[in-house]
Amino acid sequence: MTADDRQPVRIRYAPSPTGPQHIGGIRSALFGWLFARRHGGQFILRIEDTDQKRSVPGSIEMIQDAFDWLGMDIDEGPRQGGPYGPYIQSQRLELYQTWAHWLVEKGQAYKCFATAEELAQMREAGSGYDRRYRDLDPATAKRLESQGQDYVIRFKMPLTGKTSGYDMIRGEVTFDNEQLQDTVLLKSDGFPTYHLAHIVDDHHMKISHITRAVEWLPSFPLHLKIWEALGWEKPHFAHLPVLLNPNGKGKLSKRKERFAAADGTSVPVLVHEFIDAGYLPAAVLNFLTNIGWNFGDDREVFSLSEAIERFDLTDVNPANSAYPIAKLHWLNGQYIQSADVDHLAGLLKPVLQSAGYEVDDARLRRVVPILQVRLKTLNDVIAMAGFFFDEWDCFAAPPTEILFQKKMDGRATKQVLEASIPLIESLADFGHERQYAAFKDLAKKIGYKNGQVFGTLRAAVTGQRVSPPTFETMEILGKAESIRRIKLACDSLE
RNA sequence: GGCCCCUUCGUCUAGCGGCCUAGGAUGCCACCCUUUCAAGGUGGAGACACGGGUUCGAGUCCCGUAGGGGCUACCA
Repeated sequence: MTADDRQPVRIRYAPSPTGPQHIGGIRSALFGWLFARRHGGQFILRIEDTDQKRSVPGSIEMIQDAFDWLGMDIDEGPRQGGPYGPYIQSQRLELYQTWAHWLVEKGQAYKCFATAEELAQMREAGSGYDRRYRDLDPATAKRLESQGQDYVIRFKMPLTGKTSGYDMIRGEVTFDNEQLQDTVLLKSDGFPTYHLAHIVDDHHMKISHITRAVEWLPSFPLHLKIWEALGWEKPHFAHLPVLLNPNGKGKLSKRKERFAAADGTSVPVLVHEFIDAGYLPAAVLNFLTNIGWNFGDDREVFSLSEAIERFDLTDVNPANSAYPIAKLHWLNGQYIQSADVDHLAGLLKPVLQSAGYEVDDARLRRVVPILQVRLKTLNDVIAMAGFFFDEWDCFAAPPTEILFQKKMDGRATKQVLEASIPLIESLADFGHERQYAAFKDLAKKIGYKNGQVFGTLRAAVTGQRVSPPTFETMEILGKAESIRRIKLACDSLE
């Protein structure tokens, strides 16, 4: 099915403002967003804050910031405004109340005066709400109301028959009406429940396709009946599969923050955690798009705009997926590898700075190319190349366990280092290729393997066993600094 | 418990009755390249949950079983 029968395509992401933006919500939003963009439609952000108890101040900003970081532009919402606002449900209360009472007048819903105690008793009895106020005579209802008795408005669900609806991802889905309860539409505090609010809003905001997580599938028939009772034309529906924990057990959305997987890897779940971990937005988007949907042509790496050209909700895999976090690590490396040097330098700079380094732009620009192929996340730059940005004056000779290479002791190490100094001094051209050739000759001359000589130099000059290529590194450090460090190492061996 | 959804390599997936001796990716292993680590190259192990049908023919359609996920609130 295409959206051609419903123009324009209007999709909304409708989170509750309960805290930082979770990656699971982004995945659902992304599929809707891709669909909207594919069809030249609009993407709307609507805040569903009808549960006051759960609302967390600042959530809206966090949600918007997350979309900004990812580059998923929003056409209408609390920040951007739009012709169908306000886009925050708590500012639309009268609308829901009006329609709830309209349904009561039409006999499609009713006031229920059950107290919390009554409800608790019924719950203990095990069968849920028993519809005891469904057929209350109007006189009694009026009396209770005039006595100031609190009530909710419940939907009159058909007691028999079946309801089926079409889901774009799974096709026809059928339910027995008797399974459904007389769900609350309007709470006693005057706030609507999700069931009423989203329908009223989706209708008034002219939403063409309702895209939402699969946990809404059980209430799909209820919603269909409410749409019918309201007499409104129904949108299309797509119930999106959800992300499961990496081991495939349990919903990922239950994790409220970063956690350690069974193999010890750290698993981010909040958008700001992806930022903190040094992932690139393009990689995260590519990663998410590859779960439950695939680009085709056996391609795993593709841009957002390429995905937009091909995406269709009907192609989404209906099965939930374990969260393949290891793939993000790889994908992020791919994106870093192919990133533009200046762009990457711009991303690396704040990472270095927040780790306490003073960053010289020119030096960073020289370091990035030799780093690019070995970074998986932006944060890897600290361990791999932080030494470039340390105070050089503070550089100290590394301990012997780093300095000594295979089958080498202090004497051998010293021999190599001492031989290196005059060699470096003699090089008019200090480019890494020239160094490579010169040190290869040196190794041969003094009877050591290339790896031993090169490794010794690496350790002496970087203080690390793992680093960017030795000669490229020395080239950037410069002749004088390289020699100074080698001498330092040499002296430490006396 | 009841209802609904789902089920291809460890994981993400391709597959919409014959193109499948099941393809790609990741992860893992080996080898090559090699100044470490990567990257890159080559190769390897690795799956149609099970049982019945339907059909000339089933990973692909149907039923059942098992397993997984979800819903069952005056939460969304």
